[in-house]
Amino acid sequence: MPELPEVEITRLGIAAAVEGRRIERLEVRESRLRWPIPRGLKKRLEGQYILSLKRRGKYLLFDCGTGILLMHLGMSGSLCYRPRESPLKKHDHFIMHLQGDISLRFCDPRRFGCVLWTVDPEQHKLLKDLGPEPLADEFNGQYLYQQSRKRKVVIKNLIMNSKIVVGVGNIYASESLFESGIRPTRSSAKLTRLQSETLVQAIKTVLRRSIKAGGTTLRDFSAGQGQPGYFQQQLKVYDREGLACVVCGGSIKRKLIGQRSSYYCGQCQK
DNA sequence: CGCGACTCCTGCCGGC
DNA sequence: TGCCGGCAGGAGTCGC
Repeated sequence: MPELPEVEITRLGIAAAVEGRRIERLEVRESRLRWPIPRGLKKRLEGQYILSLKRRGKYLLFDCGTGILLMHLGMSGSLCYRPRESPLKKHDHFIMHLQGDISLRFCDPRRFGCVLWTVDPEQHKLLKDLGPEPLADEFNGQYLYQQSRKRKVVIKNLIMNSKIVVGVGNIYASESLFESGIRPTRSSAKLTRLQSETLVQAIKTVLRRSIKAGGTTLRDFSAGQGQPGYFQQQLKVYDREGLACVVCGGSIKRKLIGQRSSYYCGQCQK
């Protein structure tokens, strides 16, 4: 489900509602996520306050003063707040009962997400090697050009590599490459300096536009109190195999790259 | 070190 | 209608 825009929309949707609130009780209904939810979490968190909710790539970071609750939504995860007594969903695995009769619920049918604890996020295994944020100035044409030299992978895999840049998943990789006029199968090493610049700008534009639209809701993504996003209406190639290219009218192609579906226009992208 | 394949899991959809 | 194969927004891990 979630790439950077969806995680950011989730954060924006719940930050104001949870920041400054006390965690009255933790409820772990299913601890078998990508990694087990740590056993000591209840003791660590109950009674603490959520000081802030931040994001790094696709990770959410709840600053609880004594440490950071680290959360990833995986492929099918979502996070929303509800009145305490509102009915649970089948895959609501982790619930933070907050001061003021609010419950923050992590729902994740496929259980590829995670809920972890760290006192030193800078050095945490999952965070320490992450590349720059795509919307930051340090992610620019020169940086991507440098990173693409002597790489054997195709360009789509390069921009989906979180050590190169965080937050670009399968949807936005295809969309950004379409916006740039670059085929997903192009070799990274053959990317020109100009193409690097174009691609970086396209990634920024596409991600910003998606955040503005509330993210992409393909199946069941929702944030905050459950409202869907609308960026899927602006998708130009993703999941549009066989449909007409919005620019040239040609047929959108689908090709597997690294076991993931990739969509492009053979006419517009070279 | 870089790279490709595999893996975890549930749900849904299309074809027969 | 029911069953089955394939596919799904991620990314760590393993073997080469």
